[in-house]
Amino acid sequence: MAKSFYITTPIYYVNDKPHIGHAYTTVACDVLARFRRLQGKEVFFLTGTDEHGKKIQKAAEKNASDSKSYVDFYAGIFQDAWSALDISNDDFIRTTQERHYKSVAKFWQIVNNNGDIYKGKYSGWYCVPCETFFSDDQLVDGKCPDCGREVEWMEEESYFFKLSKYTQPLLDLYNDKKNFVMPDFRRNEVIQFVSQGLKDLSISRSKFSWGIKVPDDPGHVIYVWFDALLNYLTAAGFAENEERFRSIWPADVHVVGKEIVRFHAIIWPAMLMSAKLPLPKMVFGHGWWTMEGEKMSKSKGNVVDIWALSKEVGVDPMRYFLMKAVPFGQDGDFSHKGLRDILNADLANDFGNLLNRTASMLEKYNDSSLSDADKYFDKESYIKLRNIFDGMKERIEKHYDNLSFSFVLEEIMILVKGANKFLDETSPWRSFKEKGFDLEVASTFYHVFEVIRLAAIALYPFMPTISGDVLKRLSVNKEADWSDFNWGLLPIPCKIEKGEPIFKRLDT
RNA sequence: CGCGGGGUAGAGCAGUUUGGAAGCUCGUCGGGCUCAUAACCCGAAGGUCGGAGGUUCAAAUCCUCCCCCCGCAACCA
Repeated sequence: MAKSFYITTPIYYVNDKPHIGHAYTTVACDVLARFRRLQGKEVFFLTGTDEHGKKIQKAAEKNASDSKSYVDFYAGIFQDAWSALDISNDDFIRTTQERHYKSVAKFWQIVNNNGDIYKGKYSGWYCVPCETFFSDDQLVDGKCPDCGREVEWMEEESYFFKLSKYTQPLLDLYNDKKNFVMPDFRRNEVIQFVSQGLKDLSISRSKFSWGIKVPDDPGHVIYVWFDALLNYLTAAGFAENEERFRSIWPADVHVVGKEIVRFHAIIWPAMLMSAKLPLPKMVFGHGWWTMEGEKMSKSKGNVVDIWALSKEVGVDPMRYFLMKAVPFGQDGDFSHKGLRDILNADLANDFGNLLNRTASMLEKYNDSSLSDADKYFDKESYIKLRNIFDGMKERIEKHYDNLSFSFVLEEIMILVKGANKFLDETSPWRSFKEKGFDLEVASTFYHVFEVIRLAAIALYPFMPTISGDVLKRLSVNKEADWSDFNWGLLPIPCKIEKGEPIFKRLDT
C-alpha cells in the first residue's frame, strides 16, 4: 500500500462551540487535502475533538450533565459545523473512543518500557478556589494571578515524562529538518525556547477523574495533552491495525494554531522519539484573526459567526476569503469591508464577470457554441496571456508545499486578470461587428474559456461546489483533476452555458 | 538589557536573506471600451520606507542607539 498523504487539524477542545479560529484551521486543511486528492494522491485527512480534562468535567457539572453526554453533545456540534463548511475529512476522532483508549495505553506502555516515565512529585502554589497550580514567577504579589486570593504550597504525586532527555535530539531535529516547524519565525521561536533546556513534563493528574486512567494506577488520569496528541496515532490505526498504521503514519503535516505550536513542535516529537516512531514531516503554526482590529472575545461580543455569514455570502466564497485575505502563518484582521472588497473584486468583478461577459457574447454571436478554434495562434496579446500561465503549475505546487494558500489564489487571479486584459486587447465585440463570427473571434473565446477552465480547476480545493459548476457550464463533463491543468485541453466543439452570474456583488 | 513579531502612498501588504531605478491589491481622480455583475482596460495623483546617527560610490535593505504597537514568558487544551 502506498503511503497516504496524512494531514491533521488539532482535535478541538469541546468546552465551547466552534468559532472562526477552528474554522480557519479546518478549512486550510481541507484545501490542502482536496489539492492532494486533485493530484491523485491517497489522502487521509483527520479532524476531531479533545474531550478530557478538568475543564470539561467542570463545565459538564455546571450544566448539570454527566461528562459523557456533555462531550457527545459538543462533538455533534463540531461535526455539523464541518459539514456546513464542506469539510472533506476522512475520519473524525474523539478521545473518548475505545480505539483511543487502547492506543494511549499502548503508547504509555512503550514509553514506560523505554524508561522515560517515572513517578515523582509535582509541586507548586495552588489556588484552591481556582483549582490551579502556579509557579513562583506566575504569582502576582504572592497571590493567585487569576483571582488575587491566597495560594498554598502543595505537592501532588505525579508521573513525569523525561522531556529533558530530548533537548539535544530536538535541537538536532530542527537543524536537520528545516521544514519541521513552519513558518520560519515559529521555528526560530521553538529553537530559542528549547535551547534554554527542557524540564520533565508532568503527565498525570490525581485531583479529578475525567480522563484516561494511567495503566496499573487508576488513581491517576493522564494529562490531557499527553492524551490528546496521541489522537494522531490512534486514527492512523496505531493500536488496531499495524499494516494500516504503516501506510498512514507519519503525518505529512500537522496544521495548528500558533498557540499550540510548542506542544506539537516540542513535546510531540519527543514523545515519538521515546516510542521510537517516525516523526511527522511538518508542523505548521498559523496566525490568529482579530475582528475589525480588536481581539475577539466573547465578553466583547465581537466574535464572527462564520456559519451565519456563510449563509449570506455562500460557503465557497467564505472559504475563499479565509484563505485569500491573509498569508497563511500570519495574523489577520477580519472586517466586513475586507470580506466584501475581496469577494467583489476577485470573484464577482474579475472571475465571475469574465465568464459572464464572454459567455454572453458567445450566446449572442454563435448560439453559445464553439466548434472550431485556432489553439495556437500567435498574436501578441495571446503570447502575453500564455506567458502568464508559463510555469504557473509548478509555482502553485510550490506554494502548496509551503501551505502558502493566499499565493496560490494570487497566481490564479493574475491569470484571470490577464484574460480580462486579453479580451479588451482583442475586442471580439468589434471584430464580430466587422467580420462576423470568424475563426479569430472563436479563438479569442476559446482561450478565455480555457483560462476559466484552468482557474476553475485551480480553485477547486477552495471552492469545490462553484468550481464544479463552472466546469459544467464549460461542458467539461469530468471532475476537476490536476493533470488537466495544462493549456489547451478544453474540448471542442462545445456548448457554453451562460447561466446566472456565478458570484453576485455584495452591497452594504 | 527576558524572547519574538511588526512600524513602507488613504487602507491592507510585498520587498530587507544575496545593498544598486520604491512595488502589489483596494480606494481616489482622469481617460478608454460599451461584450459584461455601476463591470473590464489604460493612465495619474499620493510615500522624508517609525526617529537619529554611522558604514558605503550607493541603504527600506548592513551597523549602533531611541520611540511606538502586538504577542509570548511551559504544564493554560
